Amino acid sequence: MALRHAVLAALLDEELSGYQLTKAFDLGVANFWHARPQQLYAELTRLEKEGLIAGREVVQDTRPTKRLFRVTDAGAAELERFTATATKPSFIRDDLLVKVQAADHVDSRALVTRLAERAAFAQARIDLFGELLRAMRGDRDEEEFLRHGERVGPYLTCLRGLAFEQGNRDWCERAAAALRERAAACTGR
Amino acid sequence: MALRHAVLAALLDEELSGYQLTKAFDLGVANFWHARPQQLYAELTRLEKEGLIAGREVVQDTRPTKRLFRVTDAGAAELERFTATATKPSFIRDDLLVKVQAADHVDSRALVTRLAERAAFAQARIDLFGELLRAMRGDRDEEEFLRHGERVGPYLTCLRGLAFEQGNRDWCERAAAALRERAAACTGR
DNA sequence: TAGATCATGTAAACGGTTACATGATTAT
DNA sequence: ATAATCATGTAACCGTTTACATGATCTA
Repeated sequence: MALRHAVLAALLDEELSGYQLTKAFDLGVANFWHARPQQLYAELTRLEKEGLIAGREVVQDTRPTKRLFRVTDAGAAELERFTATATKPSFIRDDLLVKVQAADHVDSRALVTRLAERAAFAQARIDLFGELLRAMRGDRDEEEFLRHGERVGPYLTCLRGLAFEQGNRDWCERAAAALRERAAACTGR
Repeated sequence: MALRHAVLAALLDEELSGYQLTKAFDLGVANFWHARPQQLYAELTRLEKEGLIAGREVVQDTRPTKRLFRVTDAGAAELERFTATATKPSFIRDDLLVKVQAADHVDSRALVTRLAERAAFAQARIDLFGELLRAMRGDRDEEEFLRHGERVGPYLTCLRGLAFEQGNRDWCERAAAALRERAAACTGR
């Protein structure tokens, strides 16, 4: 039971439709969890059946009818209970690291390409998260916002997402530089 | 198909038994992947059946007989092929971040406790990874080792693991400080 | 008129976790 | 004696991904 709490947390601050949720879980919300649309629609159905969220139909004239979901009191209580329990550690599980682990036994050039691709991906997310943070804190500076803003939760998780991607980018660049230098020294491999 | 490559990468540098692998996937190797013993034994069986690894029995007088596995040429080729393919992005998926996302709606003191627990866990891993890195590079400094050492793959992945846990620790401390300050300001919540 | 976006799913396959099982040896 | 470590699994369950499906509206 894990995705359910992520969905509840995402719905705390605003009513969202399934479709809007899928967008959030692709971008900003993905700072703290990641899920496919199919998973989200299934989870929304389950959560509603269990009374942790409540949906209401919104008929639109130009767009298809959608259902907006909000967290019920029971849902809020479930999140509270979840927060009180011990937290599982989170481990990195990353194809790219597997490839780098094998660095001394595989083609360096291919590996450097993979590292460059990931660095670019990380940079794009760094830019995105930077913008999201700026939008959340408005004209206040960070200290000020964290002290007096309402809804600092999403801001804090976005900060972690930002630092994670900066870590990815920096490490990719360092690893690629090391591998390139070794390749140059050996003229090949 | 993901764990298989992690196992292959782990077996590249040394012959290991299933049991030794489970230890590695709990500690050092967990820098780049994480798996339970049951998963590893099952994967080893499959990999051997497919000819990507080869096992040999080692009879011990004091301990139960074990099987040591090494990567075959076919296994090395499979890793090479894997490295050449595009890499999936890796996303954070962390119960703790879900809890912090809900920070403005749940009990702050419970949350601060969770953050402190995670910070301590991260610090323990930082210490461990620091030692592993020192052991790998010996008396050389990092630049020197990355340039001329053999087997820099495991060193590079360990560097990523270290940075990841430093990021965890720093963020936990920052988030906890912010939440504590807000709690103090409101006297309650 | 073709492609992106809004809106929501089903079904099958795969990967990972939890619970359980066994039995010997070594250290406290 | 008891607990930890070495050594290896099976079975059931749960969570995630991939593939497929539908249909409207808006944008180039």
